[in-house]
Amino acid sequence: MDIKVIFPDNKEFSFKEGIAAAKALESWKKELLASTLAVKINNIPADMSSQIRENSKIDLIDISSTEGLSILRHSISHVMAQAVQEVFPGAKVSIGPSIEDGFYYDFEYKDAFTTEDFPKIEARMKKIIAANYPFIREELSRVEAIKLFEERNENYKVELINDLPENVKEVSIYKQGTYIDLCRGPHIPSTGMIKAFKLLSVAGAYWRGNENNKMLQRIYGTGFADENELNDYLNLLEEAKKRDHRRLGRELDLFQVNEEAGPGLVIFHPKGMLLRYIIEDWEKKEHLKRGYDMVMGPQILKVDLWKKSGHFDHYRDNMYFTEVDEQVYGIKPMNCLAHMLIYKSKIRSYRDLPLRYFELGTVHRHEKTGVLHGLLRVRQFTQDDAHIICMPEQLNSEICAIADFVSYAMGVFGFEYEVELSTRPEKSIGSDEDWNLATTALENALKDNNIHYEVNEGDGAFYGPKIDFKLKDALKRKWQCATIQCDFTLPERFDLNYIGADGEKHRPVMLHRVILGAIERFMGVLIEHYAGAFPVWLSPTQCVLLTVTDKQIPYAETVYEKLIQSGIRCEKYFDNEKLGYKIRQAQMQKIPYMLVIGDKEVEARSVAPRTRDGKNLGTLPVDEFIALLHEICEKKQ
RNA sequence: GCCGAUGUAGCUCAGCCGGUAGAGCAACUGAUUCGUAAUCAGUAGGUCACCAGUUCGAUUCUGGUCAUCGGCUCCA
Repeated sequence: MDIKVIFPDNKEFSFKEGIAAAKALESWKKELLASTLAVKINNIPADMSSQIRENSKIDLIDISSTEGLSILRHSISHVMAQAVQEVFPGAKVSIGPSIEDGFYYDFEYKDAFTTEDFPKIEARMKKIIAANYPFIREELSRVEAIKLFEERNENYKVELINDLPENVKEVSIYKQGTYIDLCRGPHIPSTGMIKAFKLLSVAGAYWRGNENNKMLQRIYGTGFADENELNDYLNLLEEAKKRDHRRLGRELDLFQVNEEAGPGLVIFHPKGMLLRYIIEDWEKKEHLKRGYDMVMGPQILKVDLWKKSGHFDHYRDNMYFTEVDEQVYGIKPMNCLAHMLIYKSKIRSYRDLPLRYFELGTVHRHEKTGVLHGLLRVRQFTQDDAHIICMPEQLNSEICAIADFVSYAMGVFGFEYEVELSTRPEKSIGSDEDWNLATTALENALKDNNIHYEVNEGDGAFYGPKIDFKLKDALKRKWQCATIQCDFTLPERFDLNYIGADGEKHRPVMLHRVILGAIERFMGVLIEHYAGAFPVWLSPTQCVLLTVTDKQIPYAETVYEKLIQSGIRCEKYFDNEKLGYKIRQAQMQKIPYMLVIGDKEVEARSVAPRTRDGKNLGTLPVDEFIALLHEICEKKQ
């Protein structure tokens, strides 16, 4: 029987049923054969060798698409697995997908792999590529597949097959050379189509992501269309290292994390603290504009209160405790308790709600040693925390306002972010009605604000659903910053209530939210976002005065006074160095404006500003420069 | 917490098979008074992360601890 095949230009061909995609393509545009990695048959990705069994629309996948790149990388991971097994006999394979920017494969092997093994593995991979083995797909019944992988001693593959849903009767395997892998595919036609790859790092990874399972060895690598693109990517990684906030924190003298003081504890230097102050100052004003009340709770609270809130039962391992006058106190890991007590300090009417308590609250959490990371994961941090206590019917508008606040705040810094809505987990408390109400409220807020989001099924907190906003660092690692969480537990546990219009007591709902998240973490991603070159309004030093010679110092001092008095953050580079040297210093400190003062400027009672990107603004009277800077700051540039 | 790697001057890094350490930049001092990314010269700076062990002798070898880095798990 013949079938119809439609190609991307809508040209239609007739073929015998079962024709290979590659063969069909040959009839259409033979010259594309060499560059096509895979096809989509009726929108389903498939191998070039796959048979077309019905009337179909065919699309081509080549290296220029993310899909093509991902197929290529997945194929490279198979080649790597083959190479690893050949170089290290007895290594067992588990899973090896393509990921953003590359791929990995997890192995079990008696010895530890190190980066020193990479040249050996890479050399073997090159041989496999040179041999140009075709990737051959086969379909086996579950029983056959299990038998095959048992014979090959691949117990991880056997486990994967066993855990497939009942209704899956057949699995596919891919062979290249002597290597066989359980795999859904598709793959590129043959190993020879791999042009550029590199192994990058090795790390431990729990089998199936569960820390109770055995730890396997994961080798990360990447692959590209050609060597140039690979080199571009490797250069990008080098550039990313220069944006690392830990490096910039030292170079720009912002902060330190000192071994003597303790891991995960940040010490802010003057410039880092100034940056922090500017952010916090801005944020406080933004909160006041939005109807928040500023409050502040104590750093330690009696342990009984933590028992009442549930933290002692659910969060104890992450808490620090201390003893004062034979009383045990918990050092706060969250700010909510004091806010509960503020609410309870008097009888509340429905007319009082919503109440929005805002606190730049410093918390301590005992984070596991292996997770600490510069400013991004620390043990003491300050949240721009708020608890909003409202009536259930106010939930929607409150969440909307918060989502809007987050969008606004991220816009001010020019951040792009990813949003996740996390729904009810298996282990949770509360009624279905409450959960539905809260989840719908969160979802509506996202829709009303036109925020694109992914649903993270079952990943909510045990007490309520949440929206998480994630920012990326220089290496594209995601960090949770803003979050909005609904909480039915605390109002219950603290017996919060308000008097309704009906004169009866009612239970309010609580929202827990942060906008920037943790100030430390936010500053970390902020530093990497701007690569240390902060916009003028944030820059700890906005301008620097550079004298050409010692002669101009007296005049420069008067300029300095004037700038400082007008609220501009300014430094003096008056030391006995050449102008070029001072410019270089200011440039490396990423100071937005360098104000050159030579004889001409003294004469004209002016300054000669040079921007950090090398533009020369000519000669400006000091007042004009001050006005210019204030204008720029006003626009948050 | 787990896996792996790393830890030498403020920073970046040398230092072979065990004989107690160097470079560049930064710092300091002096000279130079200079117009848009590095002036010259000199000086100082290290319990080689820490603690044990082996050894006549350990920065080097062994073990442990701590910290950092890359991941995993967890999280703002």
